[in-house]
Amino acid sequence: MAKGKLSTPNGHVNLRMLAEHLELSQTTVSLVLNNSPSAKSIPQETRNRVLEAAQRLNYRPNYFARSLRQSRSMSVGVLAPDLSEGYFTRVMSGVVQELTTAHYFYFTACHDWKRELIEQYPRMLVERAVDGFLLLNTPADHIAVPVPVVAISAHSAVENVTNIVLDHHSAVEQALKHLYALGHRRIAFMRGPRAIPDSEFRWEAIQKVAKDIGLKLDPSLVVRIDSAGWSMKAGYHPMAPEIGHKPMQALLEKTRDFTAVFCFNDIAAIGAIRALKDAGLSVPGDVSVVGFDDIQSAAYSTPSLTTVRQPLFEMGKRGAQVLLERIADREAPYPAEVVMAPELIVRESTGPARSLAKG
Amino acid sequence: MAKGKLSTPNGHVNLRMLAEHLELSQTTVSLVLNNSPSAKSIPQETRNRVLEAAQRLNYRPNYFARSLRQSRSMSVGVLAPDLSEGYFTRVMSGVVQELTTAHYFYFTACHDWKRELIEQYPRMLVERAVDGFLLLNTPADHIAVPVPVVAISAHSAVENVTNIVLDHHSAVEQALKHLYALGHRRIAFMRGPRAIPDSEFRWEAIQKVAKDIGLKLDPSLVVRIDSAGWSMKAGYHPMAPEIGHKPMQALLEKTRDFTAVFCFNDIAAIGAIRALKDAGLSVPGDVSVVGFDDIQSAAYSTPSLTTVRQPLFEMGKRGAQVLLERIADREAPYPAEVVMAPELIVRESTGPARSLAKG
DNA sequence: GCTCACTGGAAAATCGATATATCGCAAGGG
DNA sequence: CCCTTGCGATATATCGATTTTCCAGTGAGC
Repeated sequence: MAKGKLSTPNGHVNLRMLAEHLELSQTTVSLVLNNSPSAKSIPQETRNRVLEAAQRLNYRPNYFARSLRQSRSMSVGVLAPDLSEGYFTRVMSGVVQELTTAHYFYFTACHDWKRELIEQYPRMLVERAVDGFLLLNTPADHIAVPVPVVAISAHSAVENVTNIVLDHHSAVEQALKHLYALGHRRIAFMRGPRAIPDSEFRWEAIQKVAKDIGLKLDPSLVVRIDSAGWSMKAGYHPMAPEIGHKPMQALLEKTRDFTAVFCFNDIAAIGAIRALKDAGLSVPGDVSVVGFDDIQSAAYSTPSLTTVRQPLFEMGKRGAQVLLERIADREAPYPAEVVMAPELIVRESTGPARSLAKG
Repeated sequence: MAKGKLSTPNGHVNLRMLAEHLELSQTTVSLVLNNSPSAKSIPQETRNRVLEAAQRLNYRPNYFARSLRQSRSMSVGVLAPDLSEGYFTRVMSGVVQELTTAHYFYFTACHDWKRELIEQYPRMLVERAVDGFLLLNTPADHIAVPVPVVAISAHSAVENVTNIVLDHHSAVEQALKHLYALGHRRIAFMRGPRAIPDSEFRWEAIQKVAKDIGLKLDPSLVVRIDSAGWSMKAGYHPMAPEIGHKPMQALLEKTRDFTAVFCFNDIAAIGAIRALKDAGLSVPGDVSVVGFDDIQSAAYSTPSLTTVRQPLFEMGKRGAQVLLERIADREAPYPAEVVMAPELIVRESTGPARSLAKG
């Protein structure tokens, strides 16, 4: 029997103690436990002794010591605007699935659209030695970090960043063709807040698709969600549908000369429906409404919402996959963009266009 | 000028390089940078030189080296069933506020009510050397870890665990007195799933309060939310309100001899309202409905929901506070329980009791 | 007889910071 | 004259793993 005690004051067994107990060197024990290639020459019997003792003494390698040596933390930073259920939660369930199988954990940081936080958090997480970053719905432009970055729904053509994006053209095409086929010609649009990367991108797709299918865009039928309203955390704020209610109200004060509205997201769409009802209009009788995202409430609001489903789970999963690959081989080439396919979910909020009095 | 280069292959400046550049020892530099008490004797001029150089060379202490030495990670593990917006998000916004000011980050782990994950995650996070645990809505019974634990809404009388709980007696009292005052005498109850710690505790409070105010509990008016339904992630699953819909449907098949129902949470209440409507009953005309939590949708469903608001933000904040205190001084005494006050939010889903035909 | 490769393993360097013990010198107290 | 205290630091040990270098013995090939 060897000399040392079998546990530290903390009750932990470390490599030195394990080695002393086995009367082997730390090197040997380490090589065996890591099943290192340079341990070919160690006979099976010794290996078994080591493995058995490690098991029996419940040896756990010290995370810091190991990470210090290997300079990697087995964790990534996730940067998101908030912890909303509509977006964050669903993307993350895909992300977590990938991370977990790779024995990775993640730090979450919510920047709440505050400039200084968007720049500060990455720095803080780099100091914590995260191996990479996952950006959710967050512009990657001013994020300079020495580790791989994957941005989901960011559209930032930035060096070092892989973008996982929705095929907005296809998304918009499905939605507009659906409305067009129902006879809608005068369609209102509720654009997203400026802060959100998707907003501009989606709008460009709308313009392009409209031209392609021969739909005229009337500027007077375009309203925009207020960034201010958005930034008060759509998530927990009880006024959330407000973000769609107000713009729709504003539009209705100017004109009722439209038969459908395409909203930036489902929350806004639910707010818009409320505003339409308040104004005495029926959905979809008078106005059809199309949302975006397919959040949980989309199926359960009244009327249930026709919406473009983003494959958020898959986007998260794919994003994490790419990130892990990039971490594993920092030199290998990697995609700058991965495009995912959306799907139109038709429910009750869209129907045939009513005939419209001119004006 | 000293000899060494000014940055590692990684582009990082470390303590040795900083010391060489300053022609001082690593010890001195470290003492100054940490403003350590045992550095009293270092003159201001030297301090300034060190501070200035650290700033200029953008020195960042290596997280692993520091943590290895101090054996603390400046991060905590958060264990929750899911990332639901109703509960998780709101508690976390309080938690994050506290953690951030203390320069702490957190790992999230969702166990999805799976036994093995509830036991596995704590182990994995202990290996990552988290300094403490925050349990959200998760039983603390089988969690044996060598670090402080704070459980929010767990009611586990377990050594080493501080419980942050709602004052269920007060919550139930407010809800039942409200219904009682409106004339309700035959009140149905929808109990929570067995897995959730709050369920049993709340039910006990209901029994006690009912006796106190002279309300008879009729066992035939008590239904229970199915654990199975719950476990399929109330959060992202589009069938969420189903969890309240089914039990209510079952109840209605047996009897309509009640004028109010008190649901375990708002999601269930929304489902219950849907079931009541489906059965041709009006809310609150025929049946009043009270929820629990005050989630976002509570204010926006139709009719808007009368519900008991849990101060989730404050519970998270307080929980994190206690955890950080316990981490800072592992020996100091700490509370085993902190009780928070609920508030009844009266909205449209409750009204005067209808008179009831016997039977 | 000499190099070569392989076996089975150990010693020592390394990662980068923090903690502890120490040092030479001068002034002050008893 | 001896002992302590303060000053302005420094050398060295330590945290616990991984990684590189080295080594003695042995059998094979030239």
